[in-house]
Amino acid sequence: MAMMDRVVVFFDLETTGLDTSRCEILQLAAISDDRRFNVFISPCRDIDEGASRVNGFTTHGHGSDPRSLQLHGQPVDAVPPMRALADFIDFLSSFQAPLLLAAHNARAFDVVVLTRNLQRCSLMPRFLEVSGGWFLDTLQLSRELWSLKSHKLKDLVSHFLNMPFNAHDAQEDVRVLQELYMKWKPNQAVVQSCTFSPAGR
DNA sequence: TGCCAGGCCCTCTTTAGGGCCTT
Repeated sequence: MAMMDRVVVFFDLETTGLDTSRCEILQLAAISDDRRFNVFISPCRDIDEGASRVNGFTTHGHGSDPRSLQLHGQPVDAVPPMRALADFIDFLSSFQAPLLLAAHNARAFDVVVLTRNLQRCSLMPRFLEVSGGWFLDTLQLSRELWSLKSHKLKDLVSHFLNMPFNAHDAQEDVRVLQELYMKWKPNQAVVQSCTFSPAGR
């Protein structure tokens, strides 16, 4: 599987918390070159206090009804998970090329949450058909490439890039992740070693 | 009721524990 021939799509999730077996997606952003995707999602559960603190999302509503979503106190246009994930799949299908989906800590967090939420919406088959289901973990990649004390996205940005950065805004996170990748110029072997497929799980 | 993550990596390791990283 030649990963270097693939179009790399960087993506990031903001969620209701860190528990990958329960959390819901609040924001899904992606970027590949100049092509961008972003969507906000109405969750059906409360946002953990710690998550609200770092990502700025709050909800209004209760019970099992979808909540209205606010970002830093301002209402955002949020859609149901099914609609958001279907739109993401449409975005991916527009590339009409083999893809490699990259995220920071993808293996332990983003891919686990994304695939669980896709499965819940019965969208996993279509997602795999469109995306190919290959993922790159940029946290693992950073650890393979560089000997650094911290491989947090925020610290990588301040170490490698001289650009302003709003951590925990998914659109900002994917933008800097792409910038880091372009700066690093990783070779095929190391990219391959940090690539995985959760299909069949 | 009360609880509340978990995969990966490192090492004072493998009969384990702790820190990193994601929200």
